[in-house]
Amino acid sequence: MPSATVEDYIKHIYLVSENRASGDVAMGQVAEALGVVPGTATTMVKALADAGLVEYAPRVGVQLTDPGRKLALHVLRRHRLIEKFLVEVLGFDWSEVHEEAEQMEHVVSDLLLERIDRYLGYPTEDPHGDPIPSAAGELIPGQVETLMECPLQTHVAVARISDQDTKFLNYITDSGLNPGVTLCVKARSERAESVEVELISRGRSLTLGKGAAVKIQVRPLSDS
Amino acid sequence: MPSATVEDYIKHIYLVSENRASGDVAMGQVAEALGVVPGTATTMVKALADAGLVEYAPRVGVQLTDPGRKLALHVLRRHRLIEKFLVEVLGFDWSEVHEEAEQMEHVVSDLLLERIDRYLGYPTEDPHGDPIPSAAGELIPGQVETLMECPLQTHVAVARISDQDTKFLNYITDSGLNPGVTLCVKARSERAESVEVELISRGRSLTLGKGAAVKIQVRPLSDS
DNA sequence: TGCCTTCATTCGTTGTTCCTAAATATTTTA
DNA sequence: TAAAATATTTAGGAACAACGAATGAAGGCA
Repeated sequence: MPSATVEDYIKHIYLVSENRASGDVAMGQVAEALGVVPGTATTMVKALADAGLVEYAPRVGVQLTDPGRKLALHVLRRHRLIEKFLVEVLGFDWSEVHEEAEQMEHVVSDLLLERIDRYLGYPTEDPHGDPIPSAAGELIPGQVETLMECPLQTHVAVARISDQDTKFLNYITDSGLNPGVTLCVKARSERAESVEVELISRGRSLTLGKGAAVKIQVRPLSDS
Repeated sequence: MPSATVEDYIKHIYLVSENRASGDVAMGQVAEALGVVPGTATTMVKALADAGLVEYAPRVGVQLTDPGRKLALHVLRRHRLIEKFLVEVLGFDWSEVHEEAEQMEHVVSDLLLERIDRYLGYPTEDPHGDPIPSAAGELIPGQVETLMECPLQTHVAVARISDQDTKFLNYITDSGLNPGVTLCVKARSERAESVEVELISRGRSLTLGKGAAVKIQVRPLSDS
């Protein structure tokens, strides 16, 4: 059975690669996602490669194998079902559940997970609006829309940046539009080809041109 | 925060000492309860003593301190509330829940535990009939009766052997009457001063004299 | 083209946690 | 008091997960 650390690495590699068009995740990103120095990530990823969970090409990056992806989805399924359960059944606020699920996702058995799933009526989304992978390891990606299409005055989360260009990604980071961030489209002007979005957590707004807006994919957040 | 291993040591020391009149638990018992060689137990118990969780007297035994007992009860509370929750809410059979709770007891937060407790309506017993310690760390011991008093034809669990004599304890062990074992009093004869009990899991019966029967304390099992 | 910056890798270490085996010491019991 | 049962000490090791610093490779820029 994989250690909690291994599960965390695999999970984060999956989550990072989900938000990138290309298949390879750079080591720096792995290191950053896990909060370790790059050398640690390299060592660990090589161990994951030995275990058959990833394919690792030095100086190129890392990519999940089929078993790796299966494990990632399994961990994600645990995490998201647990979050859903905590919110739906035990009355947690959706902002409180992450830490708890982070711990529990490494210990709940398949049997328990099955019961939770059944109890909840086989939900397809967690409280944050993220899709819950099936027991078979399939994930129906949540519907995503670009910032040019999504409804106005609604909370959405940045799901993916469909661009690989470093400069653009740096701009995204600098603006605080990283994947996972919650925002709200206040206004959209077809004429000016621009949208005005408000970053909820930072409480500030910014305006984007159409060219940038179409590269930013968002998914609706289930308000609670 | 104590490691899962530390919690397990403390829990088992508590459980063993609960079934002994004297305060000191021998190292051999600790080792056996944890499934390690005696040397390991000695080392670990010394570490627990350094941490202030137990008092350790070489070649005499180990005893929980107040913080140690508090921790033990806290772990037990987690374990038993989780078991109760799994049975009551998620439809587990009471025989399935132990392993699951064994894992979860080391990760659930106080907050989650509080919610579980509330959801269940603040139960006082787990599915095995064991008392659930309060959040404050108090435990109202379940009522126990001797084999001479308990109702007939009812499932009961051996709770405590109120005798320290090695020979007697050996006899108990050899007969399979260890604490925790489920049994059923089939018949009791006041004239002959004897009781006939059936060991459920082994499916065999034996007859005890009054002298032995009064030393064996049992508690009722909530049938489910 | 060639240097420089950035990113990744390697290497040597550290540190924790938990464990065993075997020799030694002490206590209990017969 | 010797033998048997228990504990302790000592020495060591395996697994895990991390860091720092030196080294190496690749891409960007002049």
